[in-house]
Amino acid sequence: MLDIKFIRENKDIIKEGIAKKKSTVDIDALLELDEKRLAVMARTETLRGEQNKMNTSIANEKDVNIRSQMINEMKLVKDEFKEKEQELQDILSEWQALMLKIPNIPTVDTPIGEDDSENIVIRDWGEKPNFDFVPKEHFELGKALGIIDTETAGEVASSRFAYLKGDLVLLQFALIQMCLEILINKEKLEDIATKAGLSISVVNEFIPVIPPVFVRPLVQVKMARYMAPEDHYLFPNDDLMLIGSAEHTLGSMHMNKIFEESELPIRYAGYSTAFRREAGTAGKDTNGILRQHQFDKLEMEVFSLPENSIQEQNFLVAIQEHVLQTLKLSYQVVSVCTGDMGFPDARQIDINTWMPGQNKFRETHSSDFTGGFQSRRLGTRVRRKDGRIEPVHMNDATVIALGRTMIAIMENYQQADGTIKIPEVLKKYINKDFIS
RNA sequence: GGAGGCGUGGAUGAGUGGUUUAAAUCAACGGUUUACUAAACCGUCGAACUUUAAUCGGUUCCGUGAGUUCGAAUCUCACCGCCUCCGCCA
Repeated sequence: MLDIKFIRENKDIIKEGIAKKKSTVDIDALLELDEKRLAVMARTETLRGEQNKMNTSIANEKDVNIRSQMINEMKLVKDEFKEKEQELQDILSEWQALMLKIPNIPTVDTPIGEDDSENIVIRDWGEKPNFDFVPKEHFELGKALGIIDTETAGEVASSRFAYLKGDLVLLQFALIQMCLEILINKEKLEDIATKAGLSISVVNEFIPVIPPVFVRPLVQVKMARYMAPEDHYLFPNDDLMLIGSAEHTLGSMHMNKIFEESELPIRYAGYSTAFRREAGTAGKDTNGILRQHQFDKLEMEVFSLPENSIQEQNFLVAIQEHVLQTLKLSYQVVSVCTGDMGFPDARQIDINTWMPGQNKFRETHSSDFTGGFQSRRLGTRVRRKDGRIEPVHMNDATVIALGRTMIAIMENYQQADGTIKIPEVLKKYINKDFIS
């Protein structure tokens, strides 16, 4: 949600931003409604004020006749008050519905474009491996090695589920452990920031969190992540839904909380399973584990001061790159264009990792800078040193999406005989050289 | 699942229909004193919306929502959360 005062004062910028995000909220209608809101609110408050004054007089009046006459008079005021209050409520619910529909406005450095074809690669890293054989896709490798079974999962659950087995499971836990060790290591983090040329003054390390995988729909609305019911697994009997990312229950951890300036930044590393219905992607990426209803992911969530938040996003991207570099996986960093970015995002950067089996870069990481957009809805604020209170800025970003990163490892590290070499850095967690 | 209890500002906690405009204490912040720290003393000290150049002011908020009333932190109902006991359980 944006600040209504900001919308009032920057009408044209907002309109432009909304158009770039391919949204169609009528800002003029909203502003007209807002004027009505203020007028009715003023009248309601005046009536309430009259009532409050009279209440004291009634309380102090000893004469029973005068007193009952006063009460009768106030009955009339009460009637008008109720009427105005109802009117205000109707306006407010319409007003709020409109406010929630306005997407976040892209930053000036966000490329303008219609869809993912206009995203811009801002840098790349690493060498694509050379094979003297035709590299296979992960699902072929996985099936042959007996470490991915989508057929049984299809029968037991449904499509887009899988049994991960054997060494692939060891690989997943190794990756989690490797990443957590980076995120809780202050020196390592400082090192990453320095190498990326970032002046992150105080590096608070990440606090590991295992968050709930269920969330109230109401909270999900505040996170600006509940756009359409068909996108989510809903449990109406319990008024709950499954999260699509640890972001949803990490970002909402501090609803209605005011931080002191000195407490920030606060950084979390949340590990959870993510659940996606994948409505509308029928027929897309149906093989293997690239696009699943259920996958595990380590996610970063950072609450920071507004003036540091862009830098903070750059830091998160630097961490993502560090993880991929450690695994020696080739990738490109992509600045996501206005038409392709998420609803609450002001700036989105994705990382696509090389998948030789598919002969393509595929998205493995995403980082969302949402500024004060989510925090304004959530009521997560900061009290500045001068006493001013404002929404904190929020960033969320993937550390590692296990499924997709394991695909990249399988395909990049595959051997002619169909076995998979274990990356050097993971050997201390998995006591072998090959998955075979 | 059964029984009971409780939700008041950053924390503790008073308040059971009208001088409550939410007491008091602690914490926090500013100052005086001090070589420094502490103590003591003085002062400030919730949030949202609105008005204003800014102050002043106005309205709302006592878990959330609805209701009763001229008037609700206080009464009624529903919901949410927490705690205790019993049952079940990784």
